[in-house]
Amino acid sequence: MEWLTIGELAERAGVATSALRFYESRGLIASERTSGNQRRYPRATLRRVSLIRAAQQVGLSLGEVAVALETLPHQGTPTKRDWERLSRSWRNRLDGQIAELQALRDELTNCIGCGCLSLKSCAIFNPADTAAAKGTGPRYLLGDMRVAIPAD
Amino acid sequence: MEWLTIGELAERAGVATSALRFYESRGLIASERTSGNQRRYPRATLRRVSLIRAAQQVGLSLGEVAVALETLPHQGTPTKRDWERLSRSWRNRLDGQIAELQALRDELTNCIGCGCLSLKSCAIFNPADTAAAKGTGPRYLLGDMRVAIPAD
DNA sequence: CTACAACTTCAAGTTCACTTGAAGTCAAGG
DNA sequence: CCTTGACTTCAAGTGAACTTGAAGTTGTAG
Repeated sequence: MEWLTIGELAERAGVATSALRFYESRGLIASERTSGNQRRYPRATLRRVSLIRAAQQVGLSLGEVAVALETLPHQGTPTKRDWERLSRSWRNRLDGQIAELQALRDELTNCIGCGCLSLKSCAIFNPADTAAAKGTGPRYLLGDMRVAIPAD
Repeated sequence: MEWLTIGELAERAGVATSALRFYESRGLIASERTSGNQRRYPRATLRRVSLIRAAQQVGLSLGEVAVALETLPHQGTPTKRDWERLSRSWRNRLDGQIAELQALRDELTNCIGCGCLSLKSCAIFNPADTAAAKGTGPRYLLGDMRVAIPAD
């Protein structure tokens, strides 16, 4: 098997060496050591790092990525089932995100059309005081959040 | 004009009072003070806070929001032109984001179909070593980033 | 053998968007 | 008048995802 130094892996994966050490400290990747204590990564780690970056693009935190990757072998090639499972779940997540952004965009588009100047009857006006009834504290949590532009 | 206390504004806008003070420290919103030094916000601030939250949803940082909002009056109603300009630019931004996520999803979908087990000829395989030629440092910056799953 | 780039660890620093805590002041009902 | 909850400031803390720096070691080309 061919081994990569941390510098080579960083170069090929397009991340900083410090990021790779950080990932390793988080258990996302693993390495062997030379007699002089330097890291050597199997080539499979290159794919693993790419998966990590892809997952981040999809909106996963490193913690979530760690959980997802725990089911994959650190060495060697993941099975077709492994890969299908991951890519399907990430695609679903993407679908959800896209839908959310589209909803937000549609609201904005609507608002441009309705000339929301006074904001009395706009689609993004309504949710406002509905929200006020839900109790104390931040009730627009990320992902749950809906835009509300209240009346003046 | 009716004035809101920070607690009332927080409740109606769905954010914490600490967040409102933070926004004020950043110049995103402004307040008058009572004789006893307590903040009083004009109702227009409610809309302003909602705009801030909406912009965050669209992916703007508070700094960017500040720039965008500088063109709006702190008091009173923004003009139709103000609002159109903002909502159009935010909608464009959303369109871009949606397009990016869709591209990523399509790559994933493709990959599920092609059974990327060996990752020798996959669509998300190719970009990998192209990237390696681009020089040192993180070259996949956010927004610029493309997924790459290199060969094993 | 020597120079020098690349590596090592560990602690601390960075940015963003807030939140929390301490210590104290104000406003409103009874 | 008194209590209580809402408010004030300011400093420090949080967490995510890394980066930077210091001080020292290893690997390799010449």
